[in-house]
Amino acid sequence: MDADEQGLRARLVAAGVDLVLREGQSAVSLREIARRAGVSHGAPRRYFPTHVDLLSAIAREGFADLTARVEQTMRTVDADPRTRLTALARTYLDFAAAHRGMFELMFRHDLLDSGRLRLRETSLPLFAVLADLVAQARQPTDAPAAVLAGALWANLHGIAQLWAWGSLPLATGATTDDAVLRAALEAHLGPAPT
Amino acid sequence: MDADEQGLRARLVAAGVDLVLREGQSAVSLREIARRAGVSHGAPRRYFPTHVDLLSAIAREGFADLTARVEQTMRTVDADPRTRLTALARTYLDFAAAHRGMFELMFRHDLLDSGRLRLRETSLPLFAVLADLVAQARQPTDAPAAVLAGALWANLHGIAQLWAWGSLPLATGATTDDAVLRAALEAHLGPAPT
DNA sequence: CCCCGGAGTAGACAGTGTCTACGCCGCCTG
DNA sequence: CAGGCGGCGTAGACACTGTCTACTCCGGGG
Repeated sequence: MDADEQGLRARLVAAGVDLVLREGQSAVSLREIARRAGVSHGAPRRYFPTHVDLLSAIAREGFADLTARVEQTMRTVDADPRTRLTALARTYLDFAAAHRGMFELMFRHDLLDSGRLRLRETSLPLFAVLADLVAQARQPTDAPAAVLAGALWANLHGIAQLWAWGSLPLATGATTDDAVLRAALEAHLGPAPT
Repeated sequence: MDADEQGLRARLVAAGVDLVLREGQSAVSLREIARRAGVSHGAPRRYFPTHVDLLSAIAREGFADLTARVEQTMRTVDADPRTRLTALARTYLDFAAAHRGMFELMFRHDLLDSGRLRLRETSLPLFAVLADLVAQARQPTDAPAAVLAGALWANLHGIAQLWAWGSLPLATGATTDDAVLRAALEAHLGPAPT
């Protein structure tokens, strides 16, 4: 274990990430991560003056993870914009499904809007990748690229959210989010190329 | 005030709804609503054995409210399916924006999944209205009605979520969700009729 | 008449975030 | 080399929360 080698702050965040992934946001308390890191309950305060600061740091990690996965996908799938966009979408949905607790935390703005961390801006590079692909795949008759990209992102996000909540399966009777995703992509980008 | 006339349970829920609307989900504690109802801290337990039960009851109220608004809209706007669908979408987004705290609570499945209340099923009638309109407005070449409706709902929901979070304004540079909503509707339902 | 059960009270307990006062130890300065 | 000083972590306190349990009160049925 080189965990002992890292600074306390990193160990605390790591413990927090672990907890979020395993048991969800509500399990992450300052005192619990202190316990897991083997320090006193007051120690985290040096790095995270408030609970929100801790959660923000954890969410930051989540965004970094998601960003890395998307970049990995973009490196792997080297094809036409439409295909790349589909791969990006799958990566997004898979991340949401596989790391439900983290995904939820990442978009709990009521917990995270600690202005100094500018967490919102953290998701912008991600959006830029999507916007870029959309601009390439877009039909001339479509809405402006930024708007189209925003609508598509919202659709992705909604699918992830409602699917995780179990509402989409209930409503559509589907057992996979695949059909809904395909429908969304075709809606926003036109029929899939053969 | 006929609030005193109502049973304690109703008064507690009312206080909770008020709190959620005013200060958000995190402000709703069993002890606080007891205080507001002028009873001892243990009294709510008779009706809400657990915190989750209370939040579920409040969310139920939220779904009832949203459903009522949608029905009101459907009663008011008596036009072609596409127009009605647009009005429904606006009602959904306006509700989310105007009652942010409640909207958030309604979809915090981690807080609500008290199985006995079958809260998920509460949103099904709402979806049925949307699905019905989609079935009417759908083009023959589109995806199956249930899938199309699911995708459209997800898009609405995502717009509401990301807009409330401030991400969409940041990403698209827009000051209203209107452009994104229009883009989404056109994407899923084809170009708007003149 | 009595008692019994629902409804609300009151006290306790563990857990939490936050604040404060305090030790420790290494480094920089004189 | 001596001294102090500042970052880092400890420990105790406080107010607050959810939850549990023992109790009181009171009205209606045997």
